[in-house]
Amino acid sequence: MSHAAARLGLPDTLATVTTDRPRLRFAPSPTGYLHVGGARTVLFNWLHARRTGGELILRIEDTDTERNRPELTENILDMLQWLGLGWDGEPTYQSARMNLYREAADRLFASGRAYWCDCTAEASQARAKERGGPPGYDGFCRDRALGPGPATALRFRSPDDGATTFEDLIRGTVTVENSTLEDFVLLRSSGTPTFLLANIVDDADMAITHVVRGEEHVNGTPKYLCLGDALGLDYRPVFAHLPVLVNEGRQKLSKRRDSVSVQEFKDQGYLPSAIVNYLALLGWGPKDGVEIRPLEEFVEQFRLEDVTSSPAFFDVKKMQHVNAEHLRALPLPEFLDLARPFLTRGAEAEAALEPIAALVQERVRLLTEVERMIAFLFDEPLEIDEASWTKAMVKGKAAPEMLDASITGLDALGDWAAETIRTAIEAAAVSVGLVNAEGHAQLSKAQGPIRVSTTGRSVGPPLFESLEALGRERTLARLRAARERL
RNA sequence: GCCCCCAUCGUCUAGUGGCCUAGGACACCACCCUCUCAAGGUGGCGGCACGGGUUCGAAUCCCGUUGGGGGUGCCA
Repeated sequence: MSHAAARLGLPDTLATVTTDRPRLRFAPSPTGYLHVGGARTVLFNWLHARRTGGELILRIEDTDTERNRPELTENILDMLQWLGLGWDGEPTYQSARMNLYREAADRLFASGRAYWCDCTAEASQARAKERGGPPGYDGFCRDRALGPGPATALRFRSPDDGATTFEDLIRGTVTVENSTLEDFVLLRSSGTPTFLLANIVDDADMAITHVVRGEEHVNGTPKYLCLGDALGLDYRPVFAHLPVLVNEGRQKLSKRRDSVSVQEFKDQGYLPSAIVNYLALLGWGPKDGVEIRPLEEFVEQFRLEDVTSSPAFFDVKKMQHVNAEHLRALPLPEFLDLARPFLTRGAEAEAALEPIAALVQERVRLLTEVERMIAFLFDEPLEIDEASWTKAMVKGKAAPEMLDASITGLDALGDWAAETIRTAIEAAAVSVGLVNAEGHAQLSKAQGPIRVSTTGRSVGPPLFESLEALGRERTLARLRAARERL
């Protein structure tokens, strides 16, 4: 199996059967942690590559040496791996290919398609404001015949007439008048290339067949294409511009405002499979309507051309639901393994979790919720939730009697097991008159005071199993302590 | 301002001219189940932005309006 095939986990036959298989790329820039928007972009690239037997290349766009934070590249790579969205071959770093972009820039200058400009951003903004026209660069230096220098940037001489059209798998045909394209910067005064230049040079050089990226790039596409033409590149990839992900204010998700880094969700106890599952549902949906499913099935069903074209709200509530579903579907040992890193008390918490793990598993939405659910089993003074206490002890019926009767009954128990505990508590309930019409114990009422006394809360895993795990000594001690407090 | 894109329940979506008195999921509400909470079950709430066309017939096609978003950086 080829190295590339191994990274994507593709069978060799699939990886080599066609000579002209699709080549896609994910091109993050290390200016921030990997966030859910980026993760969704990789996912759609990845799904299309996997389904079509294509390749997915990872390209780190680190040409802006000023803003670049190399340590973030590690996070991006880690998170991609953690999500299970691998790439083919070694990642490419644009910082290692600067010569390629400079050569392209030189060619553009030599052919008259680019010119040097010494306007500062402030100056061109001031001019725009003064003339009251549209913001943006006005072509001030177009014919000044400036040469390179410490404060000059190379700009592209955008075509003045004609129109640029491209086909988008998601949006159909998009046409833009070339006259609306401003003369954008190719080379910064520092000599480093900008996004558009590096982008087209690399996509063509790497023979990328499908450019799948966020909607925010739609407007840049005509510039990218004009640049390619000016470079004499006979290159036209297929485009697919994914709808942006938005927050509750319907604004594009931003790392600043919204806390949406993949790392953060990982730390909160989301499963990678759940994140990926949820993300696949944003801007796209399986034809059969089955939303909760493994990645492999998304590979089979996913079609780029079926992606929606309107922005999608990133709904944490729904992602939590998806996570809960994935958590419950886990084999118990696996659930324990995954929960372990979230247990801040180490061995003690592990020991506490073990006997009631299955009961906890079906009750948590996030792995971070596990510890709180078993906190009553820790060897330390019980923290009692006041609202729960009031509800069960003050407003609840016959709390003192119920506690007394349970203490007596449980103290006399031979076998300390969930079933015998249940029997004892039922008997206690009957003895204090907490019975239904048939004369059976009314456990829904009777369990309240006991639950709050022993676990500190009114909600939690089933009581009898919890008490079995708590043990006779601690159960009785807590029951007595609660009785005294009444 | 200019350019581009978008428009089905609160949210994510199904729907590609008749199968739609618009289907599913999340959220919410009620009931059932039940030792609490979850889970599960049943039901409910709730939508084709508006106006014109085209057509025997439009959520679906066309035009316009309105609304929203994205871009307009020596960020990507």
